[in-house]
Amino acid sequence: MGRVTGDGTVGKALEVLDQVAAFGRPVRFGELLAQSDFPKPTLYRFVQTLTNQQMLAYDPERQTYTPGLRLVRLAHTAWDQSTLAPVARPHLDALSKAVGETVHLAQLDHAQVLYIDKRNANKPVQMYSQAGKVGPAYCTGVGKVMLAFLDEDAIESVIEQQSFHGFTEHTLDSADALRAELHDIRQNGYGFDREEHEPGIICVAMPILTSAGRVLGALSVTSTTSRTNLAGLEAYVPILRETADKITRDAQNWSFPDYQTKETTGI
Amino acid sequence: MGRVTGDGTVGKALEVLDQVAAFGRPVRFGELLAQSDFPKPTLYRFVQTLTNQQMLAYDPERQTYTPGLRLVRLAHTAWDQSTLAPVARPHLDALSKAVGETVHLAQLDHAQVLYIDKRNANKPVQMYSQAGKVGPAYCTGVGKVMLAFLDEDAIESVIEQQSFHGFTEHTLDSADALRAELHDIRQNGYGFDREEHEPGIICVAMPILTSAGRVLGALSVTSTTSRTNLAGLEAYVPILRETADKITRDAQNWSFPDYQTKETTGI
DNA sequence: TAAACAGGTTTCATTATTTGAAACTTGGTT
DNA sequence: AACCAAGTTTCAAATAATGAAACCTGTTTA
Repeated sequence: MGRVTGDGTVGKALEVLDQVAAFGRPVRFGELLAQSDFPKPTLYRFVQTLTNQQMLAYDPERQTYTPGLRLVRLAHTAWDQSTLAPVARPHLDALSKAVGETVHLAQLDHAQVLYIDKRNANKPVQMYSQAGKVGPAYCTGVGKVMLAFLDEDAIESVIEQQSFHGFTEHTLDSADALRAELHDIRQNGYGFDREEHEPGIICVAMPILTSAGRVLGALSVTSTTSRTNLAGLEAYVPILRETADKITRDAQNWSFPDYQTKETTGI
Repeated sequence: MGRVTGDGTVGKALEVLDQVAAFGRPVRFGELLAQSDFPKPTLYRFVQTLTNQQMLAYDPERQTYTPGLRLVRLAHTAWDQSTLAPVARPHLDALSKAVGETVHLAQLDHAQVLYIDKRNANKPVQMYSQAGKVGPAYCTGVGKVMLAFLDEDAIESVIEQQSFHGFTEHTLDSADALRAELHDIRQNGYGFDREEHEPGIICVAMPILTSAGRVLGALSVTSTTSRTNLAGLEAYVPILRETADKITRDAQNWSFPDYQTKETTGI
């Protein structure tokens, strides 16, 4: 049978893990089987193995599987070591305080936007539920500004992977429309979300680039059409740029930090 | 060579993943090799495969590996589906608002405490960096109250896995001391952390149990000896109990929620 | 009460993948 | 130029994964 994933057995097992996660709800073995390329016993063993390894959790009551707790543990380390979040945190705090609107930090993951951190000006933040979330690149502020500063080939490759689903009447609906928008963003150095993903929701977004111009991530300030407009958001461009610059600087300097596992203030 | 993990190739690969995560910093191939049971080419291929699969991230600059972004994506789903967090969230918010101190939600993972959610009364929360963190069970409030309500066999099994490292002069330093403490906690229905993990840090903790008495998780209110004392914290017991009860109730009712992937308020 | 059934689990000979000693690169030192 | 450490590739042997078929087990239907 054709190469399903590459990367042998491990790749196949992780494919199953993704499949479970993609359901977005507890899923039964049979449901997985129905949409799996693997024969029953093979899938069965993968699910068993993953459950053993706590990468999946099994609910015997309902006979369903969900992604497991081990992932939460591992992701903590991933978030802390493989993302901009730890470097950006203080700057994000400052930005949030200054603008008083919802603020996001995102990175590009494959052809999608991966939200890494968030500050919600008002309510006690409910962050974790947001960090880790993925969104479309072609119709979010952060997505577009990150795309805009990739190199030609990378842009085309990512564009090919976009679905151009029309979330709202303002959603860019073609590769060409997106290319034009990316061109504008490169000119300006920043971009907007003009209710492209959700009606009433608008944002300004600023890329975070290395000094060599490589894309590290993006920042955005989000608001609603009832509270402000694009011109109002544009006022945040200077502070966004400053914040992005600070993050860039810290990210470069952050070569190898001191390594003692200084258990700061104990969870 | 002895069975290293069980669970075949997948188990071995995940063992490597854990090893990288355990370093807590970017790690070189050679460093992994030095403490690995696997021969060089075997380890090499695992690391390659995991990197391919975005379970590890490779920094070509420094030639180091860290846990990968795919884990952050997967953990988002895990947190949302396999933990108490989504059910507990509103109650945690309310508790936090009422007590004005730092509040934690934790679950038991293996023999460790896994922190699932947190509310920090004062500053804009920096949560994700905490959720996913693991801590010792024998010297934290949440750890002890969860242990206390396991059944005999489970308790002994978990006790065996504790290290009894003396974090402070108050840390319980033996299985017997811990058994006695767990007995008291069962009597009272709740427990304290008496500066056992960190000097100056104290907390009250309340288990979250099913109506049948099975341990689901635990809540705690944390403060410092400079701001209050154990008697002061004890005043929070009623509201903690109420909150735990509400979470229990919601968790039971939360059988199968409605399934439409209602994208609430966009990220 | 039995027969059929759906969903899940196990068997076992076949097949494909993993394994690791050794050899080989590559980039940096002496 | 010779050496060395770290990382990478080769390839035959050893092992683990595979999946058709058979088998459970609890539930519904005749």
